[in-house]
Amino acid sequence: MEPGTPARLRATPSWLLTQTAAYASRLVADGLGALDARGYHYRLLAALDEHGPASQADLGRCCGIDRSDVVAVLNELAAKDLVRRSPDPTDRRRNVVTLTDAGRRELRRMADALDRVQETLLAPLSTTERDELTRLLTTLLDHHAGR
Amino acid sequence: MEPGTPARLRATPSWLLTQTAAYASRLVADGLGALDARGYHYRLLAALDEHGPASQADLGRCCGIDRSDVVAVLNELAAKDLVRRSPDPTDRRRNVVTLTDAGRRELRRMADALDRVQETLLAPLSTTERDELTRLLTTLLDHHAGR
DNA sequence: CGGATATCAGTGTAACTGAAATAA
DNA sequence: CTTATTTCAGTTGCACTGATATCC
Repeated sequence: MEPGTPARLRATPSWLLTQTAAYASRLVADGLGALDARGYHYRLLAALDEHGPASQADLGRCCGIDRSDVVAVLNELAAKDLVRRSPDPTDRRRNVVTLTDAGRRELRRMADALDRVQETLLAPLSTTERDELTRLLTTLLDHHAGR
Repeated sequence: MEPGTPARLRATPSWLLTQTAAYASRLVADGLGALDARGYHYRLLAALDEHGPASQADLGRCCGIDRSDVVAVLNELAAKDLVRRSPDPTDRRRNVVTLTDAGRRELRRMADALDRVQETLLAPLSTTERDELTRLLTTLLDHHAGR
């Protein structure tokens, strides 16, 4: 009468990954939603802060965001004056996207919110386990992204 | 000039989780897509095979699928005669969902496809590492689902 | 009545596809 | 001519919300 998740699902790594990722996404959405932002916004702001001004195509590639979605999210960020879009004088196809001071401040708020999310997400794991999980996932990601 | 993922993203577990889950989902979609199925179809068939006939509400609860999506996916499964829906004589609100022989055969094909997916997904990890990853993800999942 | 069931219609995020205009 | 960039329009899978009719 009581449900109980099928054992073959609980033993399937791809299922465990997508399920835990679903919880992680919900926590991230909650944390960033309070700042009226989503994961895409944080990724783009973080890339700009770390690499400096960049074209939209480069931003999309380094953040793993589709070129098409970069456009839409940048529209939203520019509407809030968190980034500025200006034509690249050396290549007139491109826009150079720059982080504003307001964008840097907002990025810091988002980073704080995400730190709290990581803590909630990883609560049941020890420090050693958190490091091990990070290592294993990084190995998987490098293998599949680098190929 | 070359992109490079921002370091703060690569060090964020929630990002690692959602990214690897995205690769896993793509592999699952490819594997099941060849059988004209999706993850939801496999979950429901697996639950029926393991627990026997069940109501739609119970199926949704044990598979982590919303009651609303259960309806749609069951429609598709029933159209292919992989499951049968019949009214529950003891509770006329409910449908009893039963796995057909064709459903059992299709489930086996899906399970084979998913075994190959796990192998592709976990290729860069040793057996010990795969077990450790499974253990850590299970801990996270139990914590957040069981709460 | 309150609570559960099945169903339908719609929303939202993340990821993706195809096509167009423009310029290197 | 081919390639790359930006942009627009649309799609898909998964997760979820709200409302309704029905029934316990």
